[in-house]
Amino acid sequence: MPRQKITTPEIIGIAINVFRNNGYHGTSMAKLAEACGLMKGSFYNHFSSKEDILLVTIRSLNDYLNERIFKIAYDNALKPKDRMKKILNKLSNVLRSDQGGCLVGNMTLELYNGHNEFRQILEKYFQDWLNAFTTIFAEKYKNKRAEKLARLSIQEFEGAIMMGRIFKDDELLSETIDTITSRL
Amino acid sequence: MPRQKITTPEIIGIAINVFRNNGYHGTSMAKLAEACGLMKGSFYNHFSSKEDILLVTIRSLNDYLNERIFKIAYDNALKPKDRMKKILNKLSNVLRSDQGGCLVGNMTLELYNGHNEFRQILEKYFQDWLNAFTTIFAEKYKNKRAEKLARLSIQEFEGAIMMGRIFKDDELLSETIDTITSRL
DNA sequence: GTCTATATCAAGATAGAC
DNA sequence: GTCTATCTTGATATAGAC
Repeated sequence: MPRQKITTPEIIGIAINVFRNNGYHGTSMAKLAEACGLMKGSFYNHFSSKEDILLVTIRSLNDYLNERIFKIAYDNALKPKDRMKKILNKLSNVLRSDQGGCLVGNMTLELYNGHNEFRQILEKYFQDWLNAFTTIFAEKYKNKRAEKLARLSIQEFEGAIMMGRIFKDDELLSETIDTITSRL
Repeated sequence: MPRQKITTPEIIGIAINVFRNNGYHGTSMAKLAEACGLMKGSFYNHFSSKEDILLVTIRSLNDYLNERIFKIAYDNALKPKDRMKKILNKLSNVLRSDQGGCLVGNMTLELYNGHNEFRQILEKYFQDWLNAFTTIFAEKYKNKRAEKLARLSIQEFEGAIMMGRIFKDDELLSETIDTITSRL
């Protein structure tokens, strides 16, 4: 019996990048397998289907962001502005358009009419993000206003990734980070 | 010989909606054909390939926006704020997320690694949009600042469409229109 | 757990009748 | 210009050996 070449969590880490660079339909099992150094048949020992891979991958990304990044929004040891700055810088490392951008943003546009299970996890992702930003803005603004600024800031961030992709320019993201933090 | 069921421009009008609702890979020739009331084989009398359909469709949308909407940015008879308001309202009618959102935004994320001809027309689309907004903002702000605000406003608009799609809420777009016009 | 087949199906595209 | 029928390819997924 051959030894294990790659673990499931390692596959997930690679799959995130393949999916966000090529889209869901643009990613074939063969392409995924090649990126992992496996034959495509071997994949079904780790996942039940291609759809399953994407779901597990998005959930994993959602968990990562919550535990490593959005969590900072609730850290009272830091000033609101510093919390926001820290979050945005970490996000820009993870979601830079030269790395394929935001997997969830991409999937939102590609799989809008797709499976319900997708919508559910995509919506949760944005909701967690909104909650984090709203919490920070709420320290300086009234609730309604804080919610509005949180929404607007995420729109700007996702828009920056999209336009950065077109113009091959990640400077946009830096500009947007300044714009958002200047509100605090 | 059977009479013509549908003209090429009519097909393009339908294809815009099919593509932006289902994405490029999610749109099959069969789906396109059904939406047009044709058999999929009949399509090759109007276009040479599926890729060709998307290219023609995006070019057609680009022309439409330039002639009918972005043109308003250069109408000196109107005040800058009114020009912007008019453009944004027209754009929101055309790009509402409940209609599938912005075809070009969707394609940008799905076809990033794709054919070069795509990138070219997608980039032109955003450039025309940027030029229009920059022209308007330049009447109140210095050049650099006007460019920056134009970029930011488009980011916000595309982001609003994306989030509106997730939360099934086009109220976001109205809010964003207010945010953008308030800068003038 | 990974591999080499292979089954199955859907997609883009073409040919030729009308 | 549209149709029916068909070709060809590439994709997801499965079966069984190692």
